[in-house]
Amino acid sequence: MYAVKQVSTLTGVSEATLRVWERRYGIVQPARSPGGYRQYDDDQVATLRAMAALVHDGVPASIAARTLLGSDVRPRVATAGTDGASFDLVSAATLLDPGLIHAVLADAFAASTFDVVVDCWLPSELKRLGEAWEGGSLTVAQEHFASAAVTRHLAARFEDVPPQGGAPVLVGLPQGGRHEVMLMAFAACLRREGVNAIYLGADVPLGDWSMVASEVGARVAVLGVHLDADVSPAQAVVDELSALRPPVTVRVGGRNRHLIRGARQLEDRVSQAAAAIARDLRAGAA
Amino acid sequence: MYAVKQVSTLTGVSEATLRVWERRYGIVQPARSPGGYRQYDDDQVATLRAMAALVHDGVPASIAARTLLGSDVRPRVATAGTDGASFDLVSAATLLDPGLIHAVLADAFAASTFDVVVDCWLPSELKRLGEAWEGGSLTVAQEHFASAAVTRHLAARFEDVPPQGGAPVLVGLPQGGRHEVMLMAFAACLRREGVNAIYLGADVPLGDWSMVASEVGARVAVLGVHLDADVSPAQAVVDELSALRPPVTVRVGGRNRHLIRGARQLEDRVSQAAAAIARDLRAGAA
DNA sequence: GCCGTCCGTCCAATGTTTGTATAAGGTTGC
DNA sequence: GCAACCTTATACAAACATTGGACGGACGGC
Repeated sequence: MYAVKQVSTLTGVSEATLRVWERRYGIVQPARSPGGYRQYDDDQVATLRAMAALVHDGVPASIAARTLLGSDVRPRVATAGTDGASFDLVSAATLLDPGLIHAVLADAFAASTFDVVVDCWLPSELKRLGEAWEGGSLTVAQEHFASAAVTRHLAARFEDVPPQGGAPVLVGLPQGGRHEVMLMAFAACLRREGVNAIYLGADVPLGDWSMVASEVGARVAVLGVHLDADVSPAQAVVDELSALRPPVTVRVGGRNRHLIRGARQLEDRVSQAAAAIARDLRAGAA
Repeated sequence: MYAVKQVSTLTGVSEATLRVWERRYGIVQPARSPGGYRQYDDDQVATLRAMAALVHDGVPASIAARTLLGSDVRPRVATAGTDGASFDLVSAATLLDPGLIHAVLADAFAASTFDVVVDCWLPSELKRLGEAWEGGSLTVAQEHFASAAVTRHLAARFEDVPPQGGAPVLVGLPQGGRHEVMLMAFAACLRREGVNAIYLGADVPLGDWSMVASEVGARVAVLGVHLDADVSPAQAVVDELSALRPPVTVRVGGRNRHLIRGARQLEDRVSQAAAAIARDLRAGAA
């Protein structure tokens, strides 16, 4: 339990603003002490953090609030029919139900904006999926089923946006890399930002990066570094691309991105990272 | 939901122009806040981006608007090569041009029916792609780029069809299997036939097949057997599934399908194979 | 050159949204 | 009792949007 002043420190939002967000948008409804003091719990602090992040990015407060309330960071899916339980990716994976997973994804994307789904909902669901797999409650096939469905959905979103010209940006995983889901999400964000993203996918051999970069005249490449095994091949890619003349700027994302030297680390949130790249490209082009 | 300022940043179109496009051409009609502020959704932003791209390429705004409004959501991609040359997958892969490959695929699917594209055009293009790769005129990255784009396109087609109930059919590659393109094409055909296809994707471990089959009560599984290395894991899957009670009928497709024992071989052409399965299921259910 | 059309920008008056400031008073814990 | 903390309610200003008309550069036909 946190008092308003602590929450203000924790979130970087002034106390007055916290109160006004509550009154105007109902973003959280903290419990009250006997004397009427607000008492926030951890979930509410997390929601307020998300709200603060959105507002910081220029989303109007009213819309940010509606987005967060609508998605609830875990969309309650009232799937027609069944027992009214709240379904999520893990449930859909367990049941191997194409209709259900389709509904879960459609609802998640309908309840909120693309950016919020990709930044908030998707990572948390993938994390739960990974935990369920590690915990043995999900088979590889079930995990495949779910991540293939998510990737397909994202691919469809990627394809929805007609590719545009402009400075090309390579997107891929280093040799040996798998786990394409967030990479696809990132590519979709990039293309939605109007960036000419060239999606190379998983497991791109070392030598190909520089060959492709010079072929299309790319000056920027984005590399996903997720597993420990990805670090060394990724470092090799960075070294190779940096040695080119003119050099190719490499940006790295993923859990292990901080282990890579000579490349700029991407922002935590996918949409932020994509927006930053788009901004830099526009600035560079201007 | 996006406010006008965000949309302006997102699309690179000034706020005044966004309003004037709306007023003069009705290109989008955003919802309004209680106070009358515009609130754009994702689709509208996508439309505006397409509009901006067209205008940027020199299309007069009035025409661009009519094109976008008239043709539903089919912005015609300004193909780089307007010289009338017939482009193909290999050229698009060589150039690593997202716009071109998008156009190639859109043209292919527009020029004839889905079945014809998947049965005739796609295999021959993939064959040419493979030959170019083996001949060294295409790098792995270029091959990835093209097959990822095709897979995405097919995935979007798969997602277009809402999944239906009915007897489930498992679709996947055995342990170690890659090359998902034709598998995805097959899954898309199946779903278009109204079959409840459960797409497991590549590299599904041996033990998972029977686990998944009993989980969802599948009586039919489709297995792709492409490479020589896939034969032995595929045979193991067939043996395992056949041993279940009740047994799961396995159908095998792909270049090396004739090396598998105890499973029915699928027809040569993907659409034929999918139609046959759909027919059998209907007959079995009826 | 002249005219008409197209299209992005600018303007001004008005209204909305949002964070902050203020006043008056209650709660908490030492 | 007292200082620090919190409450509600009202007020306010800066930032943001709205409408509709007017303006001027670009382009094409005559």
